[in-house]
Amino acid sequence: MKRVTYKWPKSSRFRGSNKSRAPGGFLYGVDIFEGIESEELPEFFEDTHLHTYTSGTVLFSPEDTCDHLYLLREGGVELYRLTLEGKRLVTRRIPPGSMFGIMGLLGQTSQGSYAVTTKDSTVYVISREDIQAFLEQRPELVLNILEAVGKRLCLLEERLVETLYSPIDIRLAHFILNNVDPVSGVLSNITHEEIGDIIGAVRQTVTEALGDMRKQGLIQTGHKQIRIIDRHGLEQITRGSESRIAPDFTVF
Amino acid sequence: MKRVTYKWPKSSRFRGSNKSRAPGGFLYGVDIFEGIESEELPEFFEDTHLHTYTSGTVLFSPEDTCDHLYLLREGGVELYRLTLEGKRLVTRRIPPGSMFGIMGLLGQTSQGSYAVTTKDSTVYVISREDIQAFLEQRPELVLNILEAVGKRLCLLEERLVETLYSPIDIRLAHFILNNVDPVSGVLSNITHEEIGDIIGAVRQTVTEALGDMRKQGLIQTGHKQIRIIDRHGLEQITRGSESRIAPDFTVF
DNA sequence: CTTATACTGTCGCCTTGACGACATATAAGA
DNA sequence: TCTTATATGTCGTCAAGGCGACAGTATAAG
Repeated sequence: MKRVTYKWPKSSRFRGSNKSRAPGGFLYGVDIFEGIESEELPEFFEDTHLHTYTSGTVLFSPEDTCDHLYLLREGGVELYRLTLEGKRLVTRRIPPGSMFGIMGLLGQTSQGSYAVTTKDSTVYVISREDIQAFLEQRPELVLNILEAVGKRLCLLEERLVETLYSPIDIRLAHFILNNVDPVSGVLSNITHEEIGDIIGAVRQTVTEALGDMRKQGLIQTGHKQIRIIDRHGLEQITRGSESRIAPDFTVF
Repeated sequence: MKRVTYKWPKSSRFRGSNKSRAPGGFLYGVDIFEGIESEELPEFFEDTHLHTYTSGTVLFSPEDTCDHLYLLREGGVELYRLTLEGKRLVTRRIPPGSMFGIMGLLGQTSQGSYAVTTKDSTVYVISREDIQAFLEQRPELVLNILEAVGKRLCLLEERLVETLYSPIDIRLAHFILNNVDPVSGVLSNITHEEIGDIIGAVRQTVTEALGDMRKQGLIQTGHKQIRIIDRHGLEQITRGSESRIAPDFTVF
């Protein structure tokens, strides 16, 4: 895939680099500062804004005005929304090195989301003023934001369509494929309930769907762990049902 | 290198410009050029890029690389996605004056969406190069893009949650409230099937849900037309079911 | 005016998945 | 080790909504 090179404004340093990146899925990072020298950022923000939180801390909630930008250095964070009835949907899981809370930068005064640490974490918390000052010095980074947000927009639309029209086995297969550790083929440290909160299903249904996959020999399951056995079989599921109804039909 | 100053909204302006805007919903415009003198834009792009399309023309589809930006001058456009099984989900309906196809600007090389005119339309079709040239002259407009995209991101997340967890009647009520003409209280020129493609339901279900609302005296229905009778009642529906189960229960 | 096309109303069947209930299994502390 | 909390496996029941079918109605086109 050819990559488009923006030269704008004037500087040429922006070049979208989609190197080693999961091909898409629910857990996606927003690397605004991708392409920037990794020391430069701490240099600008170090100390003054580095916070440490224990697992389970709520960093922000819908009542807060969102005027801070967060950069996760270590640990894990989940963004989620709640319905009136208290159902939970995880909209993003933040891996170390990624940003969240950009809504404030994007002109949103409230974002409707909760952010909570899922592990003990260290986080850069940067005020909007600081970010803006920084971006004034490095205006070409605005394009990184644009690109990152564009990706999320696109993924979110895909997720919307899938959530609406695909049954849970497909959503689950997608989730597993997009989130296993690519080298070990294992997805660990996640409960069925958490998976449900992400793909939009209750715990029992996830358990059952995983059970089916296990019986089909596609995966092995353990305590908070899923291991892919037959990747191709899983991919087959995600292709949808039209291929699977075939055996029962004779075309002519 | 030219120093671009983005005039970040030191205080007030950034918060929003959420003036006369539908409070949110599925049909949302992206007014990148909001705040710009309305003549300035045609002046820059006039003639060379103004196209006319008859209703039903496909402007772009997932196979196309998205390297154009579209500004609808007159008419109507729908953006939608298709699943493998051919189900359709309308992700946006573009009103006159709004932009679409920004994915290219956002670094996406393909967007997975179809864009089709729903009426005879005139559209500015602007190449990415031209847009970039324009934005180099007016770098502060990048903030408009950011703000617009931020809103869409937020709305999309809300839509995801609602689609997942709210039953049809609530989604439908929301849709009606967000899309009626605010002065006349009428929503016209839309079929039940089209509504279904937006809120994610089949035609019959929409018809039935509308029938219920009619019987409850909340709306009147006509051919491709819905008129709100009891706005408050509709809003009551959107508040969710927890209030509606009350009558059957005695708490003690 | 007539006919075709598209839109709406209504039924009934059937699948998916939510939800409660309960049993078992694992892990982390005391 | 025993205890307790958390995670998983499995059932049965039930409602929402998808889907086909068909009838009635409005609009447009000839």
